[in-house]
Amino acid sequence: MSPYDPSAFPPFAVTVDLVVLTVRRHSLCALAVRRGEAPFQGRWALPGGFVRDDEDLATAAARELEEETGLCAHDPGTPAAAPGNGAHLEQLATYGDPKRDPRMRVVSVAHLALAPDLPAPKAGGDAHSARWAPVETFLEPEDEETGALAFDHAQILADGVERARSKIEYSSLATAFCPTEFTVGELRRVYEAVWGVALDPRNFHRKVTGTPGFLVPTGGTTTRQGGRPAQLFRAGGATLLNPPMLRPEV
Amino acid sequence: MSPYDPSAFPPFAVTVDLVVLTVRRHSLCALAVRRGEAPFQGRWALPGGFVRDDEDLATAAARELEEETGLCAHDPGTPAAAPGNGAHLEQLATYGDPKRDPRMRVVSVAHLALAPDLPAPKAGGDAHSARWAPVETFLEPEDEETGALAFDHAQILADGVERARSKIEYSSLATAFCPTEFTVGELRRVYEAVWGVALDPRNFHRKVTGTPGFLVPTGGTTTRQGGRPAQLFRAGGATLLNPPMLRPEV
DNA sequence: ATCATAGTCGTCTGCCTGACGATAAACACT
DNA sequence: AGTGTTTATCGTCAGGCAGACGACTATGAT
Repeated sequence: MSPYDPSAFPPFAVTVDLVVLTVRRHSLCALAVRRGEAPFQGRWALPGGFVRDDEDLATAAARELEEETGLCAHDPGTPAAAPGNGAHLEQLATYGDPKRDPRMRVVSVAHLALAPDLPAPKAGGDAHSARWAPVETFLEPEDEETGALAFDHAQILADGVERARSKIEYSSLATAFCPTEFTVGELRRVYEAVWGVALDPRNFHRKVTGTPGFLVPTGGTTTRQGGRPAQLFRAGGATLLNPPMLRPEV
Repeated sequence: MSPYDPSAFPPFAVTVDLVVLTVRRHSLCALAVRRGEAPFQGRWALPGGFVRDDEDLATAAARELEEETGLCAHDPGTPAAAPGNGAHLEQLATYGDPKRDPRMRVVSVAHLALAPDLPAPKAGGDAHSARWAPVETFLEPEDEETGALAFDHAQILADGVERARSKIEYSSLATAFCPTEFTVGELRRVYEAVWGVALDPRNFHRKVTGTPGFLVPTGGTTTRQGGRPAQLFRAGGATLLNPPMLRPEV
């Protein structure tokens, strides 16, 4: 049936792993699930799973994301989709070191998901439990044995965090961390959490409100952050920021 | 031997495909090989092949690149490696639509290679022949039936070209298209070919010579372009350009 | 000698950013 | 009611960088 000689190429298992990021309490957090089986039993790992036979890679990633978090992924081809009800999802990179899984040859297509703050993590699939934790928890674990992520997931997470950090510079992706309606201050706190820096509120306000297509005022105001009521905005249609938002040195 | 139930996941074939770009005669060119077998027999396709059992993805890509072009890939971890004798190689994206290969389920990890102008294409492996052609030849084929690339390779090429176009904005990657020693004018013609625009020679000269670590003068001069002799440079250690080189609008 | 070609140095203007002062509008106290 | 705190928003100013473009230099070709 297949014109290929099955012995002409080695069979691989293909999985998708997810770097799911959100901003909670002023810090950039990643979703991790506890492994229920060997290897790395009991260790934290990125959510993920096998790609099914009839499934595209993006479809598999969206399915895993929905299973783990209940989030509906935005199709990148649907730019006008409102943030808040769903998450941004994009392919990150593919990891295929022959020894990355001790059991067999597994190639993992990692994806990056950015989501607004969610009420509570929800364990799903074969994971015993799931949690959000600041990315430093996994990238600089105090106890290497128990704190570090399984497999090469620390590297994948680091790559995902770096992608997110650089991509909010030149795109409007930071709005993916915000609910549908948000204030300039909330958006600024997203940048501050992702970059781990403090930004000048006045210059930030000037920059984001002065960039055409970035923010669309909804007319409403809110005072949920305390202080003077702030204007509410939705994400505008623009996806690329030109000139970019500058990340402070050091 | 494997703790996995082989029926628990579908087997995939994993390949690497290469987008190899160079600048020839003022235009951005890609390497294509003619397919010797069905499907798409006789059509042009990107070079590539199966990942071997004990091979990392980057290793497989470097091996295919060497087989097709004789180029030695720079390890990204070796920043000081001189351009000219080798090529820049990086992972691009992974393509896994269930129907992308009519024969079976194939997931392809595409890589992007940037090389200086090479003497002549060299057919290798199972390809009947190989050639360099301007990327527009494949992206906007006059005759869809014969000019278009096989499989989803037109999409992969488009993604690779877009990656190259955006990456030379904020990195010193354009030097990967140049021989070891080059002039400011030659580097400018690389930008002009990749972006398809004309740049002001005076402003370009000011920008690249004023960016610390971008260019290192070798002391020599050349007149191979005609006109007044130009200073020769090597690529400096800097990889990231800050502020970036600005791509003109429209 | 003159021209064409390419490289290199300057100047000027406008835009953007970083630093930071000032004002406005809410809430929490007393 | 007044005072302090917090957050939002508007303005000002100086420095840096990019685009536009003039001027000069050093080769080879005619």
